[in-house]
This record gives sequence, structure tokens and C-alpha cells, in this order.
Amino acid sequence: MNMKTKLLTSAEQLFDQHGFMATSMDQLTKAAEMSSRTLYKHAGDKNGLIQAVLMERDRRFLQIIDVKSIDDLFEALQSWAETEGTRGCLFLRAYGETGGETPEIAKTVMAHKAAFHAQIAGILKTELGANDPNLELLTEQILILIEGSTAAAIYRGAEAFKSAHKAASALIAQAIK
Amino acid sequence: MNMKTKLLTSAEQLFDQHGFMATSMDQLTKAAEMSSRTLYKHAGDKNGLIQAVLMERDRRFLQIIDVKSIDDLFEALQSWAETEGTRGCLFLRAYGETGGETPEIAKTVMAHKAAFHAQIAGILKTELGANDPNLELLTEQILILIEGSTAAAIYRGAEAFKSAHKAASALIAQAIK
DNA sequence: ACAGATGTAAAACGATCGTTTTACATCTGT
DNA sequence: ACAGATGTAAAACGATCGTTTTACATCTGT
Repeated sequence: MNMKTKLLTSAEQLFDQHGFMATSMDQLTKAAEMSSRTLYKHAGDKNGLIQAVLMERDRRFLQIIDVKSIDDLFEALQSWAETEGTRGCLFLRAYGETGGETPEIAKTVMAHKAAFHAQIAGILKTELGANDPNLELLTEQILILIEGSTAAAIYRGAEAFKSAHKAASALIAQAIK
Repeated sequence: MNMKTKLLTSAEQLFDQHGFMATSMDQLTKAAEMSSRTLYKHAGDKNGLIQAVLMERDRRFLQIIDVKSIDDLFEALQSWAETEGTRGCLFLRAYGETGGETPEIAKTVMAHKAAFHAQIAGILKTELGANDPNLELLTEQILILIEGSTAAAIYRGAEAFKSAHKAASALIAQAIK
């Protein structure tokens, strides 16, 4: 594993487990097993590191939700939650910790959420046809169900995705009928 | 307004707007217009202040969701979001910023979420009858829809509650039918 | 009237923060 | 072969952190 990958991997874990602001550059350099000089050469500064971690996670996440049906989408997200843990959406956490006031981070978060929304819209379009009148509403509802599962899973466990999945199926069935 | 109230009010605003860790005790004393000695006498330490803010918000929140129908619940939450802003759930944000590793805060957050869940369950019980077989599932689905709206509203605005409301109504109608 | 509670302003505490610098070693491509 | 890139270890930067202390003033209930 090259140094950049090692840095991003260990940083993502620390940020996710302890929070962004609560994780010090010292902890980050130790976890990445590199000198602070090297870390700064790769990441620029702490906000740059946060942004790089989020961009890498965005890449991985979009890969995971690159499926063809809403059923597969919920399955993929539930198993992701089961293996990676349920600590909430890392993007919204970064946004919240910085009050949305760090432009590079806010921008990365918003771009991620736009891509997330677009992916759901795309799946629904192939599932219901491009001119289903409920497309927009259903897209936002599925989005909300996923955001909600991600949040609720923090205190109710990854099974929250199952309840959300059933809700999504019911809403879609009703739209098709 | 007495000092404790002033402290909790201004602290809640700062925490919500800029994040918990990103808000310094110096900013908090200035916003509360009191000396740090007085702040510490009232709050103990920073974690104590965070906990006190959350407990006060819990009180206010439970008051707001003290309604008799799911319709009223969504109406109340949407207008709360419209007036107070959409920065996500302050409880989950506090939990996330501390990695769930600050016991006093984690405990306060979990107690709040349990009360929140119980309130939804109570409303649904009066709406569907105590022995409706879908009570548990529906309760978690409504919970997820609300958590999801709260999160999604950060980047899609408070109208997210409308989409969630419609989803909730559809799920309930289907359960009654 | 006066003791105890409650407050202020300001300095100081040691610790830690993010970041840079210094001095040096080792890889790597031509 | 050797220049430039890439790395380490450790000290140091000034700034800021949460918290406590000092010295003093004013309110409040008996």
C-alpha cells in the first residue's frame, strides 16, 4: 500500500471513529506511520486531508451504490452498514463539525449528495420509466429513507435499513399499481 | 432572562451554527456575556455545558412533538425546521463529534432518541389501535422518515419534510386498508 | 447590618493544537 | 553516477485550548 493510500485509509478510520475535530494531526501521523512532514506534503493541511478522505469515500460509496434496482440499493447499503459500522453519514458529520463554513469541505459534501441523489433518480427512472409522474417525489422519498436509516442505525442498528427497504418497496408498488 | 437560561440559549446557538468542538469556551463566555468563572460555576466544564444544552433542547423538542396525530407531528417538525434552520439533528451531531466516547453526552443522546421513539409509538398506537400488527414496523419507518428529513433538509431544504409526510401517510393508509 | 452567594475582569496555568523548519538519509530514473 | 524526489526524526513556531486563580464588587435574605 502506497503512502497516500495508507494515509487516507487510516485517516478515514480515525475521523469516523472519533470525529474530525477531535482527531489531532499527531494521532493521524502516528496512525499513518509517517512523519508529519510527509503527511503535510501529501495532504496540504488538515482541511485538505479531510477533503481528500471525503473524496475517496465518495468514490467508494458511488461504486457501492452502482446497482440496477432499488432492492439491490438497500441490500448494498445494509451490508455496507453491517461491515463498516453505523456511525452516521461521514459527509454530513464533516459538514456539521465545520458548521458548513469551510468552503472546500462544504463543496465536497454537496457534490457527493448531488451525485447520491442523481444515482437514486437514475435507478428509479429505469425501474418506473422516464415519464412516471411520481419520479421526483419518489426519488426524494427514497433518499430520505436512506438518510434516515443511516442516522437511525446509529442507535437502532443496521436492521433499520430493513424497515426502510420495506417502506421503499411499498411506496414503489403503490406508484406502479 | 437569568444567567443559566442566557448561557444555554447562546451556547445552543453557537454549537448548532459552528459545531461543538469548533466553538471555544472563549466564544461561549462572550456570547453569554458573562465571565468564564461564572460559566464554569454553572456548567462545570465544556462537556457539562454540552450536556446541559442537549437536555434543554430535549425538553423543548419533546414539547414540540407532543401532538396527537402523525399529520400534526410532521407539520410541527417542518415548521420547527423552517424557523430554526436545517443543520441536522443536534443530538447526533454531538454524538458524532465525540465519537460516542463521552459517556455523559452519549447517555443524554440515547435517552433523547429513546423518548423520541416512544413518542412516535404512542401516537401510532392511538391512531391505529394498540394491537395493530404493523405497529412496531410503522413506528420505526416513521422514525426513519423523520431522521431522514432532518438530514436531507440540510441540503434539500425543509420541504424534505413534505415528501416524508406523504410517504408516512401512504404507509399508514396502507396499514389501515 | 452583615454574611454568604453571586458576579466581574484579568492574568495565569500547563497542555495541546496545526504547521514549519532543520539536518540528514535513502531511493529512483536517466 | 548522481541529481531530484521522497522519506525520517525531532525540535521549534506562535496560537489557542479548557480551566483555575486572584482580587475585588455587589446583591440578597435574615
